[in-house]
Amino acid sequence: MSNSNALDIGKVAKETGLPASTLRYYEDKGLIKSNGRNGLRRLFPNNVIQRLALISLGRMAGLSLDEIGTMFTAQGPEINRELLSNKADELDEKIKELSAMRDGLRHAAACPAPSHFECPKFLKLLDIVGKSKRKKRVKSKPI
Amino acid sequence: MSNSNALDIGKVAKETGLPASTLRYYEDKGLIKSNGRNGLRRLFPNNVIQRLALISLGRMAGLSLDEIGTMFTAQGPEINRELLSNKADELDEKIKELSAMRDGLRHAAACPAPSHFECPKFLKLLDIVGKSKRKKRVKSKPI
DNA sequence: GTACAACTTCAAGTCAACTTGAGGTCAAGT
DNA sequence: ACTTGACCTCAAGTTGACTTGAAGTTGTAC
Repeated sequence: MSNSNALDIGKVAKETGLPASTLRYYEDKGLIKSNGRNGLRRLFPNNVIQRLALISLGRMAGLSLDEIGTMFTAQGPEINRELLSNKADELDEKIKELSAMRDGLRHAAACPAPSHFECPKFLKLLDIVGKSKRKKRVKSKPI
Repeated sequence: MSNSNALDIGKVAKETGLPASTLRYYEDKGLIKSNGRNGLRRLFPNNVIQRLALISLGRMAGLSLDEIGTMFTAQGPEINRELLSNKADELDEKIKELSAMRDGLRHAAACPAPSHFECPKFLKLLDIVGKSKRKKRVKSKPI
């Protein structure tokens, strides 16, 4: 049997749910590293699974691949605690926004006013949206 | 003075914070309508401001411009209550995910373990991320 | 009456994170 | 030996929501 500490790309793909193309892309970007080759086939160390989970975590937290890359510096997959903390704060912000948004939608869906434009609550929500829009552009980021 | 029920694109831009290019783009897509022209300059009805706020609301709730477009059907800016309700549910989901994520990040940032890979809590978080990754691809959507 | 800032159109460019396609290699099972 | 399917590379395409640029027009303040 082959080295148990070496996964081919198909295994990794099955294990993580990520398509092989994505894994190659991540390797290109330097987010993961293969261990060597069997012929021309990549061999990944076992811990690539964990690392990919970490990448997923970062993506879900709204980090770009580049930001995630900076977390993986020279001495291995060491994590920048400040970056993490900042991201947690940002998430808190976003959660608050989304909660307000959800409440607004919920209300709008239930509101008996014939047109939402006759409903003061809805108008107030729109007003809030308008204001936050004016504060800063919302550059869409992945979730 | 010109008709008080007619804003030129610059006014709308200033009022909403959206660049003129975006407003033209939205008109192209049929999300807003101009009232007519003054020469070749668009004139927008006053209520375009409200409509743009509504569009912003939709965007923030994660709707695509096309989805928002379907909310504005024939008889005016009438709102699809079911769509709204569904989106509210989706937001609830997302809020839960983000909360878990935030807690994870917060913990990771504070955790005294030398490497996060030695911290059981962190490993469990990664595991959760891995599982949710396996459930469904995360196609990034705007926020 | 003229300068010019603000508008116009339309096509093309941008961004991130991938995906797809063409054309090729190769290990393993039958 | 040979088929086959999983792998390879590299360039180009995709998506959505805009932005930018070039080239032209015009309302308005002076």
